[in-house]
Amino acid sequence: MSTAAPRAIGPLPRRQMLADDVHEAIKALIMDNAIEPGARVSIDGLARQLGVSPTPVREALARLESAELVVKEPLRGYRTTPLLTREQLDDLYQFRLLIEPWAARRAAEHSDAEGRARLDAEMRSCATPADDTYDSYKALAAHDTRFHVLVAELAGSAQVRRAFERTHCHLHIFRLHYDRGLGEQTIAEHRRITRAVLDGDPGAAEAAMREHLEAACYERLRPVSEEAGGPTRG
Amino acid sequence: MSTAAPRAIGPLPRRQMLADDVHEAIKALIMDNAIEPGARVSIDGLARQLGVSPTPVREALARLESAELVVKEPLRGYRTTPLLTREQLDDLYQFRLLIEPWAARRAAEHSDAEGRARLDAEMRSCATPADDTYDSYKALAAHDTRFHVLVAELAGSAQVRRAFERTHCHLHIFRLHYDRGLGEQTIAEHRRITRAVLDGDPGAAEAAMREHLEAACYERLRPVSEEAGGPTRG
DNA sequence: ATCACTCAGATCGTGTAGGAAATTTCCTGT
DNA sequence: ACAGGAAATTTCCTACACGATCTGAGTGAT
Repeated sequence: MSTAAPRAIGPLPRRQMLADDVHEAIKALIMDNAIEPGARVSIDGLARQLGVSPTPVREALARLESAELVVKEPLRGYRTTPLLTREQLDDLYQFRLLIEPWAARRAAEHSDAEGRARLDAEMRSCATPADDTYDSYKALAAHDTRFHVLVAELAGSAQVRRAFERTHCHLHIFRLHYDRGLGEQTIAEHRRITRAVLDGDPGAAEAAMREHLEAACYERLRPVSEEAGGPTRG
Repeated sequence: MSTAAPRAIGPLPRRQMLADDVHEAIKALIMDNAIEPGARVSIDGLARQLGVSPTPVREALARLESAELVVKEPLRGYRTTPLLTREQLDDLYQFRLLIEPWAARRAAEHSDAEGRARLDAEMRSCATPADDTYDSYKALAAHDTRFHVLVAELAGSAQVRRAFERTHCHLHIFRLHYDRGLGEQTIAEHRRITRAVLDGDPGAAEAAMREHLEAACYERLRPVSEEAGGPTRG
């Protein structure tokens, strides 16, 4: 490999479209719960609010519809996706338990040095949130998203990565109840998964991920299910 | 090109919204390989062909972009998604092996009478294709899609069902090589899975699905690997 | 003579403005 | 209080203007 082959350097970020900015703006509105779940999203209203014409808003909403962040009712307009029911949240975590422990195992088995360095850097750069503010929780949610995406990437499966991203699970968790004061526990569990991946211990990585998801599931399903007093994990 | 008729591909049977019809029309064009993989898809061109203005075409393409049937290059237009590489096809089948055997097991365990009746009806209504024509293969692919979606539905997991649908695996398989003359084998394997589900035998259902996917994977990966005419590293 | 660069014209994507059709809301009459 | 209907709002599509990109020929340099 002496001569430098014309390898794809990578597409330089050429985003200068208004529709992209509108898309990001509306996505941010939904992610921040500035629009209530199930609320109507007016095309003209958004256009006026953002100071653009309806066309780019329409294009952005069409993309968000395929991403299942909004739903369209013909001739009636768009609505944000409603809150998840208890069954849907259960189904979501069942799906995560199906693909993510597998991804953690694969990450421990097959990830390269560069990927492990990125995972290590992510864990080093995230501080445990001290306070219980809105911004603090948002930072934790952002770290959580990056962490799980990173594990999927290290597993080397683009399909698993996309499947995880398309669940938008953090949006749904966030909307159901932002903040349960479990930031430290989450970080600790992430550290355990990271250690297993960096040590190249597939079994430990898979188990740690499964327990991480089960803990989050049981923690978060509790308020959705009734106040049925049951023994909660410590 | 002499016979390039830029006139209407077909009169759109108008539902409620024009954009929906345009969306279905473009989707059909891609699914039928009427547009080559990686080929440019002109907004104005499609609008002229379908006899509508560019706006609904743009909305349809925006939705297809989120579904990953087309990709957008800003200020340059849309292209259909390119052919899958060997690694991507491998990854796709790895993903299917992760979720579909699990779905088959769950279908055998938890499906109700109505769902099993639907599965039975699907298998009864599909005849083994006698000829090797294009239409015959399309009918087989349509049955295959319905069958796998049905198994995911019987498993009771909307997440798995959506994850499967969003892979568009039949489109990719179809584009890589439509028809390998394995219709009978496919149907036979579907019958075996169906029997296990109807009998309520989770282990047999899971195993049958896994073997079904592995058979398809090995059948279909072979021509791709041999295509380069030698061991290619890269 | 071959190659690289430049500069027109053509083509296409992007955004704006306006009008037709449908829905929702509110008001009126019984 | 309920049914019927009209105004207001909104969606949806068309038509047009602007800007960027692509294609090809022409010019100059090596």
